[in-house]
Amino acid sequence: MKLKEFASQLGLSPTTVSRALSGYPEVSEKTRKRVAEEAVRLGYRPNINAVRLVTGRAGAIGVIMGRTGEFHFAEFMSGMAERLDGEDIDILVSPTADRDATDEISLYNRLVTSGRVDAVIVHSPKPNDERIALLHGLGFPFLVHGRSETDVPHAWIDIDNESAIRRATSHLIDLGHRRIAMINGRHGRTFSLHRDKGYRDALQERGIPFDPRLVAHDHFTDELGFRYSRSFLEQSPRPTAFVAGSMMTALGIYRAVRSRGLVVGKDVSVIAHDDVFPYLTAENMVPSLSATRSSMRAAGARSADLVLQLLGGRPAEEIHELWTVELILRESTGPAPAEAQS
Amino acid sequence: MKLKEFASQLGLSPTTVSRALSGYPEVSEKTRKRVAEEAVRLGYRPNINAVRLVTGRAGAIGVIMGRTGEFHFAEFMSGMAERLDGEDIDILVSPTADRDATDEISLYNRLVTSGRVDAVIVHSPKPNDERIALLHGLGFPFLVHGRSETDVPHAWIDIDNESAIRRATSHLIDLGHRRIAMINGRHGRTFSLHRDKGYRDALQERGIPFDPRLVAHDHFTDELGFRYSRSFLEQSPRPTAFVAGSMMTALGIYRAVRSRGLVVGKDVSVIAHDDVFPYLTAENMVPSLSATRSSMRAAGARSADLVLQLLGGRPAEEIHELWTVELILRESTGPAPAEAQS
DNA sequence: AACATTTTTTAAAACGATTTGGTAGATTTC
DNA sequence: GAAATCTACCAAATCGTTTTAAAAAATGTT
Repeated sequence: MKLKEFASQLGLSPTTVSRALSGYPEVSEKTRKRVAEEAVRLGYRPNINAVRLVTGRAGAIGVIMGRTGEFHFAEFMSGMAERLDGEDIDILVSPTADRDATDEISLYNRLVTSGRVDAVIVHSPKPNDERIALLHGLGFPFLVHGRSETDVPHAWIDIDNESAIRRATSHLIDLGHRRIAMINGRHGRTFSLHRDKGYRDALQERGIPFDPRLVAHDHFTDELGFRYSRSFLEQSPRPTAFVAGSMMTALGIYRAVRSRGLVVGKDVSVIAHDDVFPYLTAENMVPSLSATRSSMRAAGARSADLVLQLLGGRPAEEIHELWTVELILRESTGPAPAEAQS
Repeated sequence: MKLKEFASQLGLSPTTVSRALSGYPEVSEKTRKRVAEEAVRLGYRPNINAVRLVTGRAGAIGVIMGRTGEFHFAEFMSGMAERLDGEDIDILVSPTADRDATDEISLYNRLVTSGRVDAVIVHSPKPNDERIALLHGLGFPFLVHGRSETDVPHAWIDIDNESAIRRATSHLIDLGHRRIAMINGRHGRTFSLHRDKGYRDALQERGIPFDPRLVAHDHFTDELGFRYSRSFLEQSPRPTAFVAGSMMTALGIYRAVRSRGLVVGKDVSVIAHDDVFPYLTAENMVPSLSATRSSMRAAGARSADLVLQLLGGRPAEEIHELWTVELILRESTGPAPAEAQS
């Protein structure tokens, strides 16, 4: 059913019907109500593409999904969806070639200039991120989930990774640990750098030398968690504690520790970062996992909210949000063992 | 840059330019080439919303995401993205109210009638799924990922859950197990029913009575896996084997078994269904997990492909694809223990 | 060289909404 | 009671493409 047809059935002009439905003031309450009721009854719904063309708004927020199928991603999106429910704005997920950086840039370019979306969310930025430069150059609204160090003013939301990891590491030092391994995220991403900094600062504060042989950077998978921790545990003296970037990594560490006949929480302490997944909870692991915690879903919801504000006209340089991360101590952390020779 | 402007810069009419770019035959090879080159050079790109309005195509496939943030989801979408890369079709993720079934139906209705997408993919259908009835009624293209028992002809892709679980259960029986517990998916979903059937048929084939106290239906989370298996293990005689619906469930079972001082693969055998996640692999669990395996990512890629075929005019009733599931035996399955009293 | 045919190009009509700039008629103001 | 203001509605322009129908140019045929 088209507007014209619908309007004539009501004995009104398309103008009035359009205004009635989009809540303009210049239409009497009586007609507005009638129009609304009839729209439901007759099932009239404006053609979204016509609306988009004429208003110039796309009614969608773009997200670019890497090929690696991050498990965080679904939670983040689910949070976005939660906030966007009822807003008549959807989430457009763009396949990424993911072959190289040039491709990714041209993908952003295409996505933005084609008018498919009103704003995009940039994930896991690097300190000097090309995507941010591009989007800023195009004058396109965007929100960065994470932080970068570029000069261009832009909206961002992030968690305080540095302080979270500093506190986690400090806590382990308080417990007497001196050889603390760190399995961090991918090289070059700002969040990894921030976590590195938190880790190193905590060590330095207490005069513990930094040992590069105790640090790894990679994707968050249980297998890599297992491999790195396994190889760290082969060192002598071996680490007595681990700081891990994700729950999956922690699963790998647990396995590695067990496979060496050691006990988590006694021989080896573990703190991991927990993005709060409904299907895998730190509390229920055995032993329960001490964690730095921040809800990915909440971040997604808030991100959607901030994008809405951005589109509503709030200046980007005003939108900076840094979330504090909880440190929750459970059974996987304990005093350093008296002696720790392998 | 608009078409009109771009065309006049080339000294051509909008018509010719449009045809040249969309590969119509009625334009000389020479002009076509020139147009293509200039388009790149001057950065002309058709306004997608105008194209959509006039062609009536949305250039997007819709997916409705439940609020529960299923971890399978990201993998499936990632697979879709892989296939859709380069097709200029994106994935539209719609937030779902998820409050009740009526809401979900009206959401599908809205999504479809608003012209935002060209087709939708329906996940985890029930035997008599309202969504299928609705979409069929609207004459809208859709692909069901999973199966239903409705009369309406429709396109679907599914894995052979029944046979997979029958084989898994049979194998456990071959190993001498008699009390085999089953932690299945949510009640009412066809895939759960199929798995139930496979399980029961395997038992019946070998004259083992079905015991409802050994079966659970719920979401796939490690916590629920733990709780159900824990309570099953408290029974006397206790089960000596588990068939589980997901990797997360299996993690929970492993924990429960360990927490009872039992050993997976020796005291208790476990087979789970593995959707193949890059971040959590059955092979790397300790002990490595025997699994029925089928790649969710591959399903996503193929689904996108089938939707493309559907949109290309292939009749829906012709698109039925049933994938065989591998059964991969690893260390988590072994002969039933001689005596198994708790 | 004239006509028929094919190839290339174009003007103008969609597509389905929003929005600008009005116009009647009712109400208020002086 | 005329002028000014307000209220409720509407006609027509607009958004940026694709596509239909037709004209112009090029080619082939006799």
